[in-house]
Amino acid sequence: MDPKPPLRSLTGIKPTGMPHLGNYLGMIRPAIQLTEDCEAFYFIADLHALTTQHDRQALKEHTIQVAATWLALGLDPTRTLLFRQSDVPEVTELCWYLSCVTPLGLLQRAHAFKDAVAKGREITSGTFFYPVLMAADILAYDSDVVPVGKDQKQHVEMTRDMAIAFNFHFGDTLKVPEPRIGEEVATIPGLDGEKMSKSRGNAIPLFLDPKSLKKLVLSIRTDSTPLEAPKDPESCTVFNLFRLLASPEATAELAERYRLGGFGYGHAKLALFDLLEQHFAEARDRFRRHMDHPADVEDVLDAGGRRAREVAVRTVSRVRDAVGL
RNA sequence: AGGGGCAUAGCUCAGUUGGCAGAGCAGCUGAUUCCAAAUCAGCAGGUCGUGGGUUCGAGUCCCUCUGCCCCUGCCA
Repeated sequence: MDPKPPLRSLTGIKPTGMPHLGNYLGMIRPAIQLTEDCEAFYFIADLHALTTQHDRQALKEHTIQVAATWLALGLDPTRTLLFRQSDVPEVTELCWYLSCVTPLGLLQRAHAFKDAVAKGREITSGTFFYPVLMAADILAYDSDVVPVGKDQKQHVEMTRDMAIAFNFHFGDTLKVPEPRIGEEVATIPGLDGEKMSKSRGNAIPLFLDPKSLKKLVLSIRTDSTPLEAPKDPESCTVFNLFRLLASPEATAELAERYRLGGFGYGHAKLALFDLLEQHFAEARDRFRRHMDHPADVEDVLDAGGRRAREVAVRTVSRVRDAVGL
């Protein structure tokens, strides 16, 4: 056994409502996997959500839904901290200290900001400051690694810039984190074959009731190859979703049926539906139980928040001392 | 900084002299299909950017604020 303490990894999860299959395969499953050998801090980024979410009821509901989802999918809150970003006010304090060593130009170069400007979106100061708050999240917990998709890599690099700038001005105080870019997960196709995303409206939500789920799976777009004809599995969305969850054996078997012909897309869809049920039915029951007892979920978040805050308080007191407060 | 234009359904836009808020596309339901698509039938969809004012009555007229676009100026 390695005597070194486990690395601390940190991830923020935006509370955008019930997560979908693409979220699960792309982020949730690998993140839960990571808790096996890392000390994981996973927070629900409610402060970040506030840049776009101005519906208080929706924010509350989404927060509980996201927490319930992670718990249902196997996150163990006794060994992984699951908490609300907003339960650690030290983060916003640290955000200020960081902003005072962050050049304006650094924020102006942020991809997300430039993209919003280019698209003519209404943009608030909070959106502009997003990367500083994110840096504060990462640095407040002395995170070692930050598992992110490549779209988030720039934010982690900005965090490093801010930490290095702070350390230059005030002495070695903040731990400079490493981005850990997850190995390229194949893009998850949605109902229409395009990349699955909530905004495209082509997502398959996790924990949908069986009847709705079946209907949704049957609506996956397929070509008009007739029932009898052989079909190419590689170009079929149904097959590509199936293989992401199925064993290699089951995948090979399904591919074979495609190539033989006489096997329709409708049949393939039912196979995918069965696979989804097999995979998520139990988690769905757990999710439902959590949603029926939101107070218990709140307790988990509260407890996680207290433990996370202890860490952040120590960091911020170190930072206050460093800047001369 | 000054002048002008724009803001209406998820999207693109109509909306007459101030008089019951509309269309196309997207969406949803059904028929059809192994399933989907296409087609057909049906349904739903709105703080008319914000806040005030005039009026019996405001999407429409007046003022405020916010955001976007254009022109001019200023700074470099």
